[in-house]
Amino acid sequence: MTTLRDIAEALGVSRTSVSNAFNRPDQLSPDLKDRILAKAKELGYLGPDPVARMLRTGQAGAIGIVFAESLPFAFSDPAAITLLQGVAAVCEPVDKALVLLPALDEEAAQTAIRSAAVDGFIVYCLPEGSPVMPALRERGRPLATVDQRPIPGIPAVRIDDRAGAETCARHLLDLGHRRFGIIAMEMNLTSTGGLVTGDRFADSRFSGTTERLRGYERGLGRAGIPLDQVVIYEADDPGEEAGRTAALTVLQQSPRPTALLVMSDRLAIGAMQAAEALGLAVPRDLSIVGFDDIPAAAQVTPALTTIRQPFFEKGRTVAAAVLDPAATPDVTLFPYDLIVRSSTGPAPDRAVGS
Amino acid sequence: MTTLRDIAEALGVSRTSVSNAFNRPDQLSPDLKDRILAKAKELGYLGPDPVARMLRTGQAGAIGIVFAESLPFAFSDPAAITLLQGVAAVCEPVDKALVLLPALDEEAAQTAIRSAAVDGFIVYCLPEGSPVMPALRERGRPLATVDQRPIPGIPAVRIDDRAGAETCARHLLDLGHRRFGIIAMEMNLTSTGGLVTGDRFADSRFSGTTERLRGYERGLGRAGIPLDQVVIYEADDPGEEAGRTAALTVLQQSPRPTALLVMSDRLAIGAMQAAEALGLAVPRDLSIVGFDDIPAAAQVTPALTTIRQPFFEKGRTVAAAVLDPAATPDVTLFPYDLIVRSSTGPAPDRAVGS
DNA sequence: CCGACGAACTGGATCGATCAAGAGGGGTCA
DNA sequence: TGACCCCTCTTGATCGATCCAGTTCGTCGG
Repeated sequence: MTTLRDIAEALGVSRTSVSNAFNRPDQLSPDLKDRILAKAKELGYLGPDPVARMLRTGQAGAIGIVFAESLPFAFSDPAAITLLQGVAAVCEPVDKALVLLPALDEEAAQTAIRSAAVDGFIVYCLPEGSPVMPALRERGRPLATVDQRPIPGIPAVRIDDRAGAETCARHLLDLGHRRFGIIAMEMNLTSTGGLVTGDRFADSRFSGTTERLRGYERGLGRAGIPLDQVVIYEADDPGEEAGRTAALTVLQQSPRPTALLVMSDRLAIGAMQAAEALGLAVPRDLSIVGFDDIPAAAQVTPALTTIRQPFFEKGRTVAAAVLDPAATPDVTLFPYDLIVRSSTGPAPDRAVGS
Repeated sequence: MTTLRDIAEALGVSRTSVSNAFNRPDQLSPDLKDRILAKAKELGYLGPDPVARMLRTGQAGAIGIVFAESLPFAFSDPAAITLLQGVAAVCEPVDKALVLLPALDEEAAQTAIRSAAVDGFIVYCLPEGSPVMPALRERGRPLATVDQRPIPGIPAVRIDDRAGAETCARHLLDLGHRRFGIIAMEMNLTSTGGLVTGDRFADSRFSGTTERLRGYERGLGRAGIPLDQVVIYEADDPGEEAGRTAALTVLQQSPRPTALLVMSDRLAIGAMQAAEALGLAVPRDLSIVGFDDIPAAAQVTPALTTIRQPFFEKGRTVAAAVLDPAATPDVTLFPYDLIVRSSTGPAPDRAVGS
């Protein structure tokens, strides 16, 4: 392989001059510059090696992103994609590449983190206590988290999930609902899903899951409904299919809930399919409220009532936090909004008899 | 910053031993290994520097991906996302990270390519003659292209777009349609969109656009319909909104087309919205056929008739091609399928009078 | 007791650039 | 003429590891 040195020797000039020909052409007489570039082409020189440059300059020109789940899985999550858009929107103008780190399992993720040539890491949705976190800190690079429990000293970006969830519950209560089902996101990486009781959530490692459940609990509590009177089903993955499965079970409990609090839109869309399969009309027989406001939420029929959160903005903010840690507050809390669409409506009359 | 050398000196051992303690612990007596690791922790050593390792070993542990358009834009493309899933599915098990290169414009892309620490590049949908391609070759790393005009010597992955498009045209002809509109994807990066004539496509730099148009042309040609009897509108970007705009114009031509050949599902979904806005029922008044079969195609109402192509598999294949260039054929052509759903139907009776 | 062998460890070279400090030569200004 | 400066280019050190080719020492078989 041809290097700077080869060109320098072939021409009888110094390596620095060759380096300058590529990086600071104005520092060189035009004549020498041209001779160097010509000789470089002649010798098949591929240009300054980026890795060698990184070593010397200490700049990688890239930001790493760590997901809790494997990459193909992460790509199936519309919320994550929108977040990535936001990240890219900030990184691209400053010429930083985005490195998506493989995370087949926690061990693979740690290896990847230790061997990633990046200037900082964005950490998305990692479960509490994940061994991936220490590996990240050990790298000693700027770090910022999104959508997970804030860690002291590390900038965090998120919304108030608890308050958002409470808003969902109150919306349904205001519509007269009293019999609820909850479809929860996973509580940890190895969840197998199924019916659960509220107190099992003490073990939940995913902050979003925990917080949203607490929010539902607080909301329903205001109407005197304790969580143990609510059917709770933990989905075994974040996809629509898991929501369908969950709802099929929840909706076959008796008495049947008249409203479903669903922790994500993807699960909620699955739940809507289940309702249809069971011959339940939404919102006449069943109200469903989601969370996130992914693009599909507005497109399904009926359109989904949900909590909107600004994923794109969140992406921009974490990216900025990693690029300039000094200028970043500890926790950035974004606003959320209840978007009332057509999947929620007044409780069916018979609900009164509950 | 602490380095191997600091630890070695603090302990009076060689750097190699310290390196081994981290990378080949079995080559060391357990006692020394423990002492080294303890001292490393004591001195706040962050672990072997990945960049230095890369320089020495020549392995970057990552694959770069280059898009024709800026990253936030690329992320909005469901086809690209599915492709990425396939790429990730191959890279993750072999512990390769995915580097998404910033491509705000062609110059930025070239800089990014020159400074990316990757073992190979995947190139997606680059227009013909793009200056980005030479920059890629100059890096001298394995390369593979997807969905663009194959370049001799570089593995290419794609489908037969022309034949797929021809299939679309024949499907509509079989249904009795004779008056057609075509909504085309962009022909080059700076397209401003608008009505065009078929011959302008000689300038098209995007292979998908060119090929699909040629396919429509061939298909319609079999029924004796030359392209200059067809309304052609070039969208100014790949999004749904552009499809809507395009269709609004196309559907207000007279005589109004009874069928729309649309080069992508995203544009087709936009076209369906336009049809609705104009009070046209699909497929009664207007048939629409898309291309790609993105997930949304099955979910819109009416569900979209389209050409399915295996994006995930394409992703797996390009990734494999970059990881092992030797074992890769020059061009891999994937099969496509016409998926007939509800957006196409028999031509309205009056069409006969055309 | 000798030679072979393996385990444990070392030192120097190397990966390919960039950087800081400085040298040489020509021009400008007093 | 000399002092000073700028432009162009060079030298040597450095970034932080890994690799190759040993060296040392202890053990084991013959």
